[in-house]
Amino acid sequence: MRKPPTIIDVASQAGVSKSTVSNVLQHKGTVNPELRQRVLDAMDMLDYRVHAGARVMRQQSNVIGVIAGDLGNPFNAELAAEVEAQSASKGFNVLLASTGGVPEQEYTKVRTLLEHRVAALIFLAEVGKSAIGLVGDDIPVVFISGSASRRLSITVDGVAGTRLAVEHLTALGHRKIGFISAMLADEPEVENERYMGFRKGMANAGLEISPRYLLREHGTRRAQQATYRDLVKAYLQQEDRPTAIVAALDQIALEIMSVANELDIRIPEDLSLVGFDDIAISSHDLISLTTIRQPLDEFASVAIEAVMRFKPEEKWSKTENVMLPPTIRIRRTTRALHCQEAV
Amino acid sequence: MRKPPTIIDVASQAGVSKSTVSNVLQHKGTVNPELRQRVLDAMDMLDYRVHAGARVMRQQSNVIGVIAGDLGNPFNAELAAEVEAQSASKGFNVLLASTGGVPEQEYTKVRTLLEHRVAALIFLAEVGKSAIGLVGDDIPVVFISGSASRRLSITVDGVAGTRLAVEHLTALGHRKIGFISAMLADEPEVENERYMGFRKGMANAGLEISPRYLLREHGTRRAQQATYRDLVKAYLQQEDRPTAIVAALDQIALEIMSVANELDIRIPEDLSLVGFDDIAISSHDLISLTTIRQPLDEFASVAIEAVMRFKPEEKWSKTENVMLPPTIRIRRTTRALHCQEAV
DNA sequence: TTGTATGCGTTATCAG
DNA sequence: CTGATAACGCATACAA
Repeated sequence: MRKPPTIIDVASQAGVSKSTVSNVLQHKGTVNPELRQRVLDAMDMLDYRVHAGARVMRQQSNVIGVIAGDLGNPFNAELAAEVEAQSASKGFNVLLASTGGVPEQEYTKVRTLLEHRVAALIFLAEVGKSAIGLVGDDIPVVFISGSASRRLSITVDGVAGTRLAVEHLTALGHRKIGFISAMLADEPEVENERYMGFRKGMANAGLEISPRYLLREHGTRRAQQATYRDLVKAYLQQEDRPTAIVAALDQIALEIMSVANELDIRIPEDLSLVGFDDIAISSHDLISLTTIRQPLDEFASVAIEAVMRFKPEEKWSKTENVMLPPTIRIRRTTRALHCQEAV
Repeated sequence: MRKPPTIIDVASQAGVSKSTVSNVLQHKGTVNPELRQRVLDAMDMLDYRVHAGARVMRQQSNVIGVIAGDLGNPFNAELAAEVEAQSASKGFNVLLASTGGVPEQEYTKVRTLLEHRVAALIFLAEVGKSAIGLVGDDIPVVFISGSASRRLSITVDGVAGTRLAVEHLTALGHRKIGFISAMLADEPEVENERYMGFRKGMANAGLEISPRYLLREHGTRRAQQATYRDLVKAYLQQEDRPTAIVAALDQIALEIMSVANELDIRIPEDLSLVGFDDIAISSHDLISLTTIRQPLDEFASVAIEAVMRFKPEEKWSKTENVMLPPTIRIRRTTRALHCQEAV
């Protein structure tokens, strides 16, 4: 009695063979209703539970492996939550591995997930580049908000996003608009895309981009907090500073708000600010950041659907990119220019 | 060649029997080093990976099931991240299920985890009460920041926590101190504990508790956002309002800050505020909330250790409560009373 | 030290 | 429609 009951126990309890029990489990319609009920009752009596490990030896798993970076990062956590929820609603379970932001962990985490013979692998955000070599092309692999060649990537249209931001600002009368993307050095493609959108938006509005209004950080490794904050501070302290800033990330925008606060620069009275991501805290009253929303729910649903559509025969290793349109959330960090000056 | 290689493939590739391969896998020291190396090489060549599902049938799983509420809640996400990280460092993987805050989901989620024959179950925060009946006493079950009878619960000492908060405030000269705990109605024990600490702190300081300074919500279901906000607003608008408030939750403190902002009540100039939890955003410059920290890292390490210490023989179903001491994080939402008045 | 036989809980196949 | 039996990949006990 110590060990959990098996279908054999159920079978003998119900007075049928274990095959019949299995057929009931598989929802085969071929079972005599009366027997079926007897089996169901027996299961109930014995507190029977399927042994997922044994099942996976004969069938495909219903577990999806998800690899996330640091879950302390709200964007990652919210994305993971969304994926988990949608997987569950489709009958999948989620085996979640978090690298904690340590790239060296990726290799180990992917390997473990593979050992569990997960039905699919979903990489969240920046994770996955290094370890992708481990996984063959017999299970579907999806990148959400990140990309890899020969795989399906689901991303937001970053170009459209920052262009949206610029359009919003120009519509408010701003002409001196800056762009800050430091902190995104880890993901050069993302940074570049968002910068491109900024340029396009400015060009469309017939505005010039002043190099002094640009704060990008490329190439070298991520700057230390202190240094980074100093960069922002210097940026905000320059004379003739922009009247509005597009930040490439909500977290950057938060940092800018913090520095502005320290420098007694009021937002939005003295400076308008737009972020990118729409993490949960951005909508908090105390922050109320105007930002570009990433459609997390669509990310998740597209990913799950792709996973479900996967046919092992077709091997599927083409580079594919689903790009979803961003939307703008207008809140209280942006204000019309003449109102700014009037204040 | 379509299907992943097994130990048999490895064995024939290395020219040994599959037992030898198994022994290598089990790190048995009884294998000839030279053969061992051959086996290792063969595994490498074939890209061999252990089949976790097959292994579970003969050994205990190395997967820990974690059930969390809404991962959009930063406290839950941070806790989950911590548990994941520490599990990984001890060689466990985490199968994460999230109820999304929907109690009805608990039953399903627990069941699924049990089907996977997880080595242990860890419930995070408020989750688990309803579904605990499903799980027997053959695997260890731990509640982190929540509790259940006949189980191990790991919590912070809430009484000590709010008392710490009161002591901090009285040391700053505050005498009119309020307590707000609405929003915690879901977890009456937690609410009650924190209120008790508040009372003790006040009593120790020889201060009276004015009923007008209390905003608790018990019994009925959680109030709607609007109503709740209105309550806080009314509270803050009363004449002779407290000079300091202890909030039972960082999220409540954030709401209070938001309302105060709307009412032009400055924090900390006009009002000091202490939270509870120390969620990540609380340390952000723009918030900088003085708060009581919950030791998430210790929660996780105690939980994992308990899981590892578990011996199936002893069945272990005693009610046990590990209570960890809270610490106070003093930031910028609290200020000495005379400074307040001076401003 | 290595090889062989057997069991784990389930599903798939095929005979009745 | 049901039941007997053979996989599945791995671990273990025991024999060589």
